[in-house]
Formats: sequence, structure tokens, C-alpha cells
Amino acid sequence: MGSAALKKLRQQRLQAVLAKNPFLTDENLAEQFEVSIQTIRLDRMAMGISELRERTRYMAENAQKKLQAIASDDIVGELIDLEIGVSGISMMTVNKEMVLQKTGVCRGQYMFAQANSLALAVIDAPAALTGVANVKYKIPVYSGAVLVARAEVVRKQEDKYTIWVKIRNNRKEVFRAKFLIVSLPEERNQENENRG
Amino acid sequence: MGSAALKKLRQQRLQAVLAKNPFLTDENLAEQFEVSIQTIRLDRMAMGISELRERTRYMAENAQKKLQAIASDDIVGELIDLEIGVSGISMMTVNKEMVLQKTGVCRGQYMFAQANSLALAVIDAPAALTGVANVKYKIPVYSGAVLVARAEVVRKQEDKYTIWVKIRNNRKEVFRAKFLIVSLPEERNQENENRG
DNA sequence: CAACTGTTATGACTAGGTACTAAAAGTAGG
DNA sequence: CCTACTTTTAGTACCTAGTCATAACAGTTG
Repeated sequence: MGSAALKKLRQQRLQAVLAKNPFLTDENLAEQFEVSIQTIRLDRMAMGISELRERTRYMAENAQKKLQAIASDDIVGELIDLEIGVSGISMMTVNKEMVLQKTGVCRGQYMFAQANSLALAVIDAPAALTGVANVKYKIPVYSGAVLVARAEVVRKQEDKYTIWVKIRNNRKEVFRAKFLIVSLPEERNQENENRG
Repeated sequence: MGSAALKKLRQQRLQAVLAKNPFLTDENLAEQFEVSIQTIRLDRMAMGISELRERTRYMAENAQKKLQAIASDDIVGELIDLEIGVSGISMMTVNKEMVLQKTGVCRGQYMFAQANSLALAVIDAPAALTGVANVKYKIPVYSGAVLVARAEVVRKQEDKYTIWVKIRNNRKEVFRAKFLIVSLPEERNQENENRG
């Protein structure tokens, strides 16, 4: 094998190693690959891989954003259209972190979350709670699917709303849910407590 | 005001500022607080706050772990007990990232996720899919609540399971769901595709 | 005034690099 | 075998964002 081929192989391995563990210094990598630090640096240059500190900073910022996106966004998916009190549409792309390891099928909770949060967004109220949900999964969905959810208010009685949400992937209906949601008049806010 | 009091105030503000934005150098902080870099360093020493690079690294590692915990765990919550094909118990603590900003109430999707993943875990099958779910939220749950979910298989007909899941907080039932789950015989794995 | 706390300054050192130059080592082609 | 070329290694100066230790101020108080 020529040294040019060895070089390419090493650079690819370097990329793979850093993808798995980005917290490695050039010195660590030099030991691991049994070459000099300079070679590692040339390889990083060639592959456009930034230095340890930048990698770490990027990871910290990025993971932070992702966490916030997952945890603190009240709407799961991207809100495309919203007519308050009437209907709403949101979009969500299934990625490989959202699927079950065994089957590769998207976990039901993600579709549920998209549907439920869209239903809550449609309600014309300062605060609302899900009371009852009837859910049906029609077709399994895999990584890469672009899910379009459409929510419609079908009935409103005083503070109780009935909302239908249908999720389509590639125009086929994959999920359907009926939510009974109660809107809160902002009075009873946190009288409830959660003791041990 | 004595300078000792000023010092304490500055140190507390320092801690607060770094809690909000950990990506600040001592130089940045010195400008912001209109003191010298050395003062900032003495303050960090006094408060036991590590340097920028360590803070960044800690955040990167920690957020990474959290992301993995949220995204790639198939079971939401901690599995306490499991009798395959019969019943299972899991525990989950509601934290402040899991509640709606407006009301402080835990988002329904988390309870749904806990219940659904527990139900899937109980099934004695290599792979299973949720078909239908009937869900009822009985009492709103707030941050700090320790949710105990108990799943029970109430019927089994061929590959179709009916599973009841009840979630209690402090012995009061806050959530209840019935799942109809279909177990897959591992044959039809990924014949479905997701185009566009 | 001396003692003390708080703040700032200074110098020497560190990790983990960048940017650049130079040299050695390996690998062909003629 | 010698030359041309690529690859690898070495070494220097410099950078950031610190560390640690020492010293010198400033302001207050007993």
C-alpha cells in the first residue's frame, strides 16, 4: 500500500474517531495513530476539522440549543399555519434519534407530542389542559419522514374543546387523534402541590 | 455601603451571570463588572467557579449525556419492576423543563411517553407497535412530582395486547391510559419507505 | 499610625493550539 | 542510482485564557 493511501485511511479514521469522541487533543490522537502531532494537525487541516477547544465549544452550544428545542419549546414541530379557535398546521421531521432501536419505527410519543401541542396551540385561551385523548396509529413511520399535522376544532362547549388532529406522511394518514381539552380561566394556577 | 458588601454582591452577580451565560472569559467579565481581571479571578476562586474552558467542557459533556438520555432511551422513566407479559412499574420525576411555560403544568406527552414506553416494555415480543391509545388526564402535575406508572396486560388475543397503564403521583391517580398494542413477528421490518 | 481588607499589577508558567519554515524520510520514474 | 515528488517530522514564534505567587497600592477602622 502506498503512503498516499495510508494517509487517506488515517484521515478517515481520524474523522470517525473524533465523531465518536470529540474530546481528544492532538497529542492523544498522535499517540493513538502513532504519528507525530504535526501530522495530526495537517490531517485536521486537510479535513477541515477544528481544534479541541472549538469542537468542545461548538458541542456545548449546540447541545444546549437542542436541549432547549426538545425540552422547552411548547410546540413540538414547526408551526406552519394557525387560525386560533379553528385550525392549525405543524410540520416535524422524524430523525434517527426518534425511532425505536429494535424496529426503526418512530416512537408514538413524538406524534402524540406534535398532535397534542398543536391542539393546545389552536385553543384560544391563555392556558389549557388536555383531559382526554383518543389516539390511533395507522401506519408505522420511519426516520426521514416529514410529518404534517392538521388540527381542527370540531366542537366547543363552554370551556371544553373537541379537537381532531390528523398526521400525514407523504399524503397518507399515519396517525389520528381526538383530544378533549379544557381551557383554564387563569385563576387556579398553582394551588396544587406535589409532595414527595 | 462597605466594600465588603460590594464584594459579596459582585460575587453573587458573577455567579448569576455565569449561570445564564457560561461562555464568558474573565476579560469579558472584568469589563462588565468594571473591575480588573485579577478581581474576577479572585472572585471565581472564592465562589469555586472553574475557568471558561472547564465550564465549556462540562457543559458539552453534560448536555450530550442529557440528549442521549432523552433521545435514545427506549424507556422513558426508570424501570422499577417488570414481569414480561404481565405487568411493569416505572418511575419518572417531573422537572422544570417538562412543564408548560404558561401554566407550570407537566406536558401531557411526558406522561404519555412514560406510559407508552412502559406498555411496550411489558409486551413479550421482539418488536411491537402501538395501534390505539385512549388517554385520560385526571389531575394536573407540576414540577417536582414523582410519577409512578403501573402497566398491566388485561387481554391478549394472538398478536394483540390490551394494556392498562395508571400513573400515580403521591398515591393519587393523575393519568390513565389503555393501549392496544400489536406485536410484530420480526418479519415486516422496513418494507415501508418515507419519500419526500 | 498600624493593621486589615480589598483591589490591582507584575512576572513566570501552562495547555492546546495556529502559522510558518525547514529538514528528513519514503516512494516512485527515468 | 539519481532526481523529483509526496509525506512526515521538527522547530520556532505567537496566541488565548487561563494558573500561581508575590508585591504594591487604596480605603477603612481600631
